[in-house]
Amino acid sequence: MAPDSPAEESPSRGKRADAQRNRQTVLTAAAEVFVTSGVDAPIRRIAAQAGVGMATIYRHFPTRADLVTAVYRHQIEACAEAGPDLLARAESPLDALRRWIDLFVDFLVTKHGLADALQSDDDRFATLHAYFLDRLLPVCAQLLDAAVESGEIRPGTQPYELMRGIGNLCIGRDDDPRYDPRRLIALLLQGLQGHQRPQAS
Amino acid sequence: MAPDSPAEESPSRGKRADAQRNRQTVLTAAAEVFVTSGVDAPIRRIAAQAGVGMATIYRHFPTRADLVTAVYRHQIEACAEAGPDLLARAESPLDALRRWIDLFVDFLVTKHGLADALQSDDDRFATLHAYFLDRLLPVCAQLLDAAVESGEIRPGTQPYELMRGIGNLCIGRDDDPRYDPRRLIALLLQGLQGHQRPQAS
DNA sequence: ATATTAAAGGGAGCGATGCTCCGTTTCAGG
DNA sequence: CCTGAAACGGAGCATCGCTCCCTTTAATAT
Repeated sequence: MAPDSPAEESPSRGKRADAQRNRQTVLTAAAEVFVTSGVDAPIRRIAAQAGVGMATIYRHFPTRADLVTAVYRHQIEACAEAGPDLLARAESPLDALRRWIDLFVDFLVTKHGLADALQSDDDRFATLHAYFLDRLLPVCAQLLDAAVESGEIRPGTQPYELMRGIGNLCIGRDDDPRYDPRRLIALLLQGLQGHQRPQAS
Repeated sequence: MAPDSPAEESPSRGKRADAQRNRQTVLTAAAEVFVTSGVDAPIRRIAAQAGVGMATIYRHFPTRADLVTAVYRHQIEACAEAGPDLLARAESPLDALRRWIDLFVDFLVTKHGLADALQSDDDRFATLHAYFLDRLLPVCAQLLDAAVESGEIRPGTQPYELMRGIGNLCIGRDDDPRYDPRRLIALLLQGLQGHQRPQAS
């Protein structure tokens, strides 16, 4: 694979040196602030943390979604790539789907407010929603189809609906011991299995 | 039952006439604005719509949650009271639970951003969350227990977790034909039934 | 009816935040 | 070293939440 991806792998390619440096600085600063204050943190704070002006951030990342996307790009990518991997290695397609959802949920719940932002009707997050969908929906669809094909779950569930449902279930304060999204997601998967028994194909 | 409830049925009892009038004015104005702009609508806008100053709203409803609660009080109450009713009239406890959840979901999805606000980590909505829980959690628990008791669903699911899950699934834009929270909730209920067969009676 | 007074009202004002505009600084190539 | 363009920084404007304080008004006493 060539080192220079075609699309938007590294938008700082060919730019001035200080621009590239600042881009990185902002990215790490944002990552730090996101951990403590969530992805809703004021741009001012991130700018201060990075020691740059606000305009610099807006220049590199026109919308908040762009910044969030850039910060978590690697993890999202990893999640996307894990799909086919799991499908190949897991005991069954349903098992693969389960594991993949686990990965996805782990990713979401460890980022304060990320799940909230994903389903927010705030226009600033529209492209974030779109990016997640573009990248992860095909993976989910593949796993879902495989599990349907193997007869482990009932057909008829749309990947978009499943993903958004999972995302929605991860919304909210994560410090409440009374609520664990994983339990409900397990219930959802149980429901997906319907009343089918281990049918011989 | 006496017409004057003890607690907070009508906080304007005994107040000055103009105060009671304004309270009503604000309430209807808020209801209108909520429909068009969601429960996150700027207080300024509601004040303008009502033709009063902002302080008037804040005096009657110290927090946003108080205003939202007051606007939807009747409907929440109706939902709460429908629980025992359904349990008495439905074919089975599970059927009652299903119908009650339908009511709850109908209520949530028709109020723009209400579900969002309920699970928001915004402090302004903390008491809203609390109010819903106080009023509806016991009802949900009763229905859930009855359905467990009748053997229609598996035990072990906590009412809080179920209610919050349902609320979460109702979050987000409601104009997307690809996403219908009801389908996922049906799946969730299917999962609650575990591996028991549909109904042999 | 008028005066009194406490409750209620109204909106300017403060702080926070999103986002932009424009003068200034800095890099990179000649 | 010089110069132009790219990048930078923060002041500035708009919006919103919430409060403070002065004005208005309703209920009551005289």
